[in-house]
Amino acid sequence: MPELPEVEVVRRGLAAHLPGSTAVEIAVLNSRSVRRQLGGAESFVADLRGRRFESPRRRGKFLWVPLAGADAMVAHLGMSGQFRLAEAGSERPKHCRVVIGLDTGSELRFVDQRMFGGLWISHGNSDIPPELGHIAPDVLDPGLELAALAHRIRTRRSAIKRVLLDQTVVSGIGNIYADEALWRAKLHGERPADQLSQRAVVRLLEAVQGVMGEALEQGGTSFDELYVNVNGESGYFSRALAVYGREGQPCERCGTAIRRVAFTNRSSHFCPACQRRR
DNA sequence: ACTACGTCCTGCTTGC
DNA sequence: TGCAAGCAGGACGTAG
Repeated sequence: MPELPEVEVVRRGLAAHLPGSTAVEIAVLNSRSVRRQLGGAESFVADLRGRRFESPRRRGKFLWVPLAGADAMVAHLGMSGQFRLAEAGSERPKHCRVVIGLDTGSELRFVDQRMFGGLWISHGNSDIPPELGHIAPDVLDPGLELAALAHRIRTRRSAIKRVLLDQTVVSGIGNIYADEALWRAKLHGERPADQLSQRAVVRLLEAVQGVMGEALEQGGTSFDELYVNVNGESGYFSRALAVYGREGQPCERCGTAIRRVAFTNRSSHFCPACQRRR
């Protein structure tokens, strides 16, 4: 669910409250949520207990909180994951999977209905957790070279939308923002990446940056209570979506009905007039 | 190396 | 009303 803007909203929420606090008591309520931890739930608890959190960081849709000294708690929200900060002892939300009691009297809760997300402790002192080495820089990374990335994208023979979703090429983009950016750039997602001009791909990447930047200002996209900030609040960007979830409604540019078609076990939304396959 | 597909989960909505 | 199928924002392993 959460794509880059939503994960960044969560990161900022954690950044405001978490740094400096220490994990004192950890409860793994469902071990599947720590399945990427070698050694399982016991090892997760042992690795985290007594450790102090520093400032949370992010690459694409992955989030990690460095621990004082070394190591980091890495998180991916999957389709339905949330972090919630609340007073210890207050009622826990449904689907609460991991609880991290802090020395401040608050609890950090990892909540995840569908359990595609998860947490683990990454060891070492590198700039980025080694498990995330294959994740490409994301579109809001200040060091991103748009032209070079566009060239790389244009070496792929897959459909451009598939390439946008490939986190080893560029990270942070998911199904919603891929559809929105393709609409802004007036490109059909099925067009092969290697048949697009450099200019078109650069424009597309700028559209991704634009739509994600705007989403971030609105606090991210939420359709329901499945995606919320650490304080439980929803974002407002869903109101600004041009194609995603708007099947049958008129395109804002030309009035043609937005179409939805199957795409790799999910859906693509586009304007059949503005976004031609050619 | 690139590419495409199936799988891991739960719960809500839709249609018969 | 009941029930099954379909759908949901993602990543990874595997096979070709």
